[in-house]
Amino acid sequence: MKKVSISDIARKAGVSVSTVSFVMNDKAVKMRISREVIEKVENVAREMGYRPNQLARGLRTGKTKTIGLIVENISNAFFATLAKSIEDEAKRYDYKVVYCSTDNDEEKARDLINMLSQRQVDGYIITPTLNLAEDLRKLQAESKPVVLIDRYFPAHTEIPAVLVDNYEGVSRGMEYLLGKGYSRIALVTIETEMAHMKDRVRAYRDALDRHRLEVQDRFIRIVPYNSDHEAALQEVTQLLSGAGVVFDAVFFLTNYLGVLGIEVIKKLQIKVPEQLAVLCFDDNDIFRLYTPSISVIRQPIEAIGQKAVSTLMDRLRHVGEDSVPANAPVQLQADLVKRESI
Amino acid sequence: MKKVSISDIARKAGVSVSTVSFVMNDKAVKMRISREVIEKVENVAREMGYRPNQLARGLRTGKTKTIGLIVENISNAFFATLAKSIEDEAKRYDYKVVYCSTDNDEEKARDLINMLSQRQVDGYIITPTLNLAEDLRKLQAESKPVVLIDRYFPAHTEIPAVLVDNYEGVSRGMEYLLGKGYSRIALVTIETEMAHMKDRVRAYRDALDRHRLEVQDRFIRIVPYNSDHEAALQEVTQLLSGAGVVFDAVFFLTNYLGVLGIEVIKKLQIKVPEQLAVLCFDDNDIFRLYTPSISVIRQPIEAIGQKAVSTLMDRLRHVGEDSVPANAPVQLQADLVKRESI
DNA sequence: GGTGAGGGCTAAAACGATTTAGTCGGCTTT
DNA sequence: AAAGCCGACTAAATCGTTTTAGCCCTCACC
Repeated sequence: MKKVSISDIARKAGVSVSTVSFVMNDKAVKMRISREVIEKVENVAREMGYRPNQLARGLRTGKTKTIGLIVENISNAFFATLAKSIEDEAKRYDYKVVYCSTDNDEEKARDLINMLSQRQVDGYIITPTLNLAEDLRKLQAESKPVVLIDRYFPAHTEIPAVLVDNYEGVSRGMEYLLGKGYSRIALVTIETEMAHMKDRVRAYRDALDRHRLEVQDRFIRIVPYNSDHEAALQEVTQLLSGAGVVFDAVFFLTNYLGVLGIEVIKKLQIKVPEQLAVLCFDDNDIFRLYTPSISVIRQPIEAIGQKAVSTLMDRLRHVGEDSVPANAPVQLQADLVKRESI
Repeated sequence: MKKVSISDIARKAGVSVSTVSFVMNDKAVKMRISREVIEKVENVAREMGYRPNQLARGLRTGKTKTIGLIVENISNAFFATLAKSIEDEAKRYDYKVVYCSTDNDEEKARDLINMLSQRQVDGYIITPTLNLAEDLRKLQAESKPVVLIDRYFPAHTEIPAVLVDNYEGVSRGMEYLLGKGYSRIALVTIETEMAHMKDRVRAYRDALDRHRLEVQDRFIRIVPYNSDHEAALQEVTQLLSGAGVVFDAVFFLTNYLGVLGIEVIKKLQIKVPEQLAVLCFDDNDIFRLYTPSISVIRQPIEAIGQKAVSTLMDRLRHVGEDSVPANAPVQLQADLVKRESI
């Protein structure tokens, strides 16, 4: 049983391929095909189980109705949820999404863009790595719209971005901790030059400044980027051995670091929140279910996904019109979810 | 800046498109293209930043080097990990995977198969829904190989499947519980006719039989398939209110049910393992980090992914040769991971 | 000097659709 | 009755590749 093509239908229905094409694309009326022929063709197509070949269609029209989604790691809960929301939203526009993970590897990211470009996706939604801006500019120059998510390039406002308001989110968290009387607040972050993380750290420092508290380097732990699970655990363990004596609260700046933190807290048997108040940026099932449950700054993941898709669709609609307007990244507000850990 | 095609290169290098094609596909030597022409073409291609259009290539060759992966829900940790392992493994064969979630909706599954078929994927790896066998047979009849994962159709051995040995895994878990002296063991499962779950339940019953223990219906909770989070919580809550008095151990038959169980255990403040021993089929980060940590029967996810891909590649290699040999599903052994909950 | 055998390349068909520019016969219109 | 128009279709080009069949040249050989 072979695939049936438009010309198989044409032959069987005794009409030309053009006619079949018009009927299949609802252009029959515009092309003044008669009622009877339309029905004839539709019937034959149904009988034969015709399904248009999207490769051929894409080749001819130059549009594949597909968007490429590149995230850091699809098996991370945050990105998985984001991906799902993007997929669902895209479907509402009748677009399909194909996703890939960079594992935060610059070279891999470039390869993926390449691969997606070869497969002729119409546009991209990307969690960029540090030095990707130039490649993304090239994409845009080829009339392939790009929307960044989760991260952005402050120096490249011609690439639209949708993300949480990191500065505001961390500020809110800090005010909450400070308001509860904690003044010796440790910070666990990840080593990166990317702006979104810098914003989070800046918010931490500014909050302490506002309250006339000194920023102490020994309170800050920067986990190196490529450290494996063991090494990262080690880092956090070192910091947290000072819990309760050197500092009285800890703020984890990412989901992943928070989970790591829990693992260490469990191992060191630190009492939360008596010895140590805990707050984490970004939610996770574990935080909700852990005892004590962990308070978090929650990103509006669904909203980010939806806004990213609608922004991309917008660009897709105006593709070809040259002047791409520069605009500041869209920054959505985070929620503070209060639980038992503080 | 427009895309550059093979004929742009041909023009610039002063040769024919065929020649360029041969060079780009390493067929230059076989086609006796001279050293100089090869170099010339390669240089021009590099300079112009040529990337083959995979749509055109796929249209011509009938192969897209793409495999379609359909899982139940990509944002579930089990499937996310499985998907990642399949993607990584596929890359080793130089294949790309595009994934989709059925949300366990039969109709959606059919739509997805349709969509992937229109996009001309070369083969499929699928977590099937109950009545999908017929559709899958049709795919195979179109020479599109299919490999099932996680689930299988006992009545259709012509569709290869790769999954954990469910019966053996649950048996092992039951022997462990029984060996520790627990005899009143509750079971939480999900309502489904699918064979893999039936195998798990059968293993539970057989184990009790072997130990001359009566299977009691009030010990078994079947969560309806389409219940939302609240309703499911309700079900489990009802069962677990008997914990410690009516029964002394509980075996959750899926990842998702186990997480639900933890939520209820936390709410009801059940002491684990003093009041209730807990075991779950299938691991999850939460089980490792929860206090007390939860013992599990762990599926060899990586191995399942790898075996599924290699099985598919095998079929792909022999596509066209009619007689598809029937063979029993490949069933991989699960591990018992002992933690604090029993 | 005609024949055959490579060597080095190209022409053109094909994949399955979309889309532009007709064709053709009958009916109005003047 | 010639010209134009309209309704209902179709022919053929096109998208970017791959691949088969061949073309033309040079050289060896008898």
